[in-house]
Amino acid sequence: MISNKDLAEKLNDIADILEIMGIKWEPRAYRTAALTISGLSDDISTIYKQGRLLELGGVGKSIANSIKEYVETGKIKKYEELKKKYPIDFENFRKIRGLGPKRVYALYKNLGVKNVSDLKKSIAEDKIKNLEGFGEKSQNELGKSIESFLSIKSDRLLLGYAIDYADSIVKKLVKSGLFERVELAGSMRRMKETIGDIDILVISDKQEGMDFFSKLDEVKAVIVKGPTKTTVELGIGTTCDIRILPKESFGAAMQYFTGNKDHNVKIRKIAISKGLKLNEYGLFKGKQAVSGGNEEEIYNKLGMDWMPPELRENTGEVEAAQQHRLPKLVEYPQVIGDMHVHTKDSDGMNSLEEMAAAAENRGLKYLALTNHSKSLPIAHGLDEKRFSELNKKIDSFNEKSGIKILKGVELEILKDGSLDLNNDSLHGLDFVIGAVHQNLKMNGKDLTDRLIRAINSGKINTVAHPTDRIIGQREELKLDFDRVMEACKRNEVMLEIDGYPERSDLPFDLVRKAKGYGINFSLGSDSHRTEHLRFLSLATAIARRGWLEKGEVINTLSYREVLKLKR
DNA sequence: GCCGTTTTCGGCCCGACTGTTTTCAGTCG
Repeated sequence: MISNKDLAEKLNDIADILEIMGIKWEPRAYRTAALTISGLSDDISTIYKQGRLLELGGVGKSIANSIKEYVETGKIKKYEELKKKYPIDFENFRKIRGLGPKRVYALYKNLGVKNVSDLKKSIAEDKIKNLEGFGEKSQNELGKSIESFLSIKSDRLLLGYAIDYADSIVKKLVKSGLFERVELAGSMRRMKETIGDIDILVISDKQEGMDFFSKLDEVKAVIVKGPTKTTVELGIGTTCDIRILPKESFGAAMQYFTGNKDHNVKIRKIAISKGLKLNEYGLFKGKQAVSGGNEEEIYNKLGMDWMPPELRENTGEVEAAQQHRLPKLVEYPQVIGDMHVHTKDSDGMNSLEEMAAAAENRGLKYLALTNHSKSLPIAHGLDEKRFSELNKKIDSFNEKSGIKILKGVELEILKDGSLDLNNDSLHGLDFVIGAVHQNLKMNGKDLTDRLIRAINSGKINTVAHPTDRIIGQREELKLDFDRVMEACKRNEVMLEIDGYPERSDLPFDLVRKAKGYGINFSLGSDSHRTEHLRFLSLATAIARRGWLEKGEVINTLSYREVLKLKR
C-alpha cells in the first residue's frame, strides 16, 4: 500500500540501518527527507506525477529516484537490500522511548532481538542488563517503555481536547506562586491541529517548582528529572516537558521551543551567517549575550520581523519576515460570528435559545444555525416544511434578542451533485453550507465533478469541511483541489474552515493554497452542543496558520454585512 | 545524501539528561 506515511517509514528505516553500519551523514539526509514527506498533505504519487519531487526539502537526485521507484513499484531496491541484511523492526522500535538505532543494533547483534516481542522476551529472561552499555536500570526502563508503547492508541492528541487540559495545568502552576512566569510553547503555541507533547516554559529560581509540578494530579509518571528540565507522562496519554529558565533567557527559550524544527534550524543558520549564535539561552556574539529576554528583539536583531507562532512552520514565513511582508493575520477577537452551529432540531443536543445564550456569553454577535437537511436522516435532517417552521421561530427570536441568528442549513450535496432542498426553501435561508456526507466511495474525479456541480449552482455560500477527513479515522477525499478552487473563485463560493477537532478541515496548507486563488472563508465550530462553541477559536487558528487576513474571513463582518451574502 | 548571501566542496543545530561510564555515548527534542 503506497502512502506518504509508509514511504517516510521506509526512508527512516534506511537512515537507521545506514547509521548502524557506521555511515556518517547519509542517515541525516534520509531523515530530513522522511520528515518532509510525513508532513505533506498532497499524495507523494501526485507530487511525483507533477514532477515536483526535487522541490521537496531534503530530496535530491538520489532520494527522488528512490521515491520514483516506490511510487511505480511499491518497493525501493536499496531498502529491500538493507532490510535483508538487517531484518529488524525499526519502525516500531523508533516508537519506544530510550531506544535508538545504536542500542537496537546492540540488542540484535548480541541477542538476536528483531522486534518488540523479542525484546519483551529478553527482558523477561533478564538478559539485557548484562550487555555492554546496558545495565539493571536500562533494562527496567525499556520494560516500562514497552508497556507505554503497547498502551498508546495513536501517536498524537487533538489540540482541541489537549489545550484545555494544558491550560488547567498552567493555571495550577501560576496559582502555586512558585513561578514568575508560565507559558505554553511547542506545537500547542503554534496551534497545530494535533500535538505530540506539551511544552511548558517557566521562570523560577526555586527548585520546589519542579517538585510541585511532578506531583500534580495529572501526572502519571516522572520520566526525566533534571535541574532545568522535567518530563512527565500525563493521564491523557501524552508527555509534558517543563523547563526552568532565567528571566534573561526567557525570550530566547520561547523562540527556541516554539518553531517547528525546520523553522528553528533556518533561524539558527541565519544567526550563524551574521556571526552570531542562537540557543535557548540567548543570542550571542562570542560569549557576549546580544539578546535573550525578549523574543521579538531576537527576531529583530536577526533582521526580521517578529512572527506569530502559528506561522512558524518554515513555509516562507522567514523570508516574508526578512522582507517585512508578513501578512496581518486575522485576530481571534475579530471573529465575532460562528457560521456553523447545530441544534436539537437536527442532531445537536441543545436548543436554539441555549446555543444563542452560550454564544452570547462567549462574546459572539451572531451565529448561523445550520442544521442538516432531509437526506441525512441519521442526523434528523430537516425537510422544507420543518425549515420553514424553524425559520419563523428564528425571526421571532431575533426580534427580541441581542445576539442574532442567521437562518442556515448544512445542505446535503447528493450523489449527482444536485441539492437536497427545493429552490423556494433555499430562498428563505440566509446562509447555505454545501456538504458531502454520504456516498464517499466515489473516485476522485466523480467526487470533484459532484462538488463542482453544487458550486456552480449559484445557491451555496460555502463548502463544509471540504476534505471530509476525520483525523485518525478517515483519510481526506481525493479531490482535485485546483479544479474545486477555480470553481469556487469563479462562482464566489467560499470554503469552510471547520474547527471541530477531529475535522480541522480545511487543513492549513490547503487554506494557504485557496488563499492563492483569492477565495474567502467561513469559519465554523460545527457545534453540536454549547460546550463545542469553543472550537470556533480552533478554526481561527487554522485560518491564521493558513496566513489569512481579516478581509478574507467573513466571520469578521457585522451581522448586517453577513446577511448581504444571501444568495 | 543534500545544499549553497559560508562553499559546486565541505560542511551538516545544539544542548540536556541518563546510565554506564572513569570521561562519554546514546537518545531526545
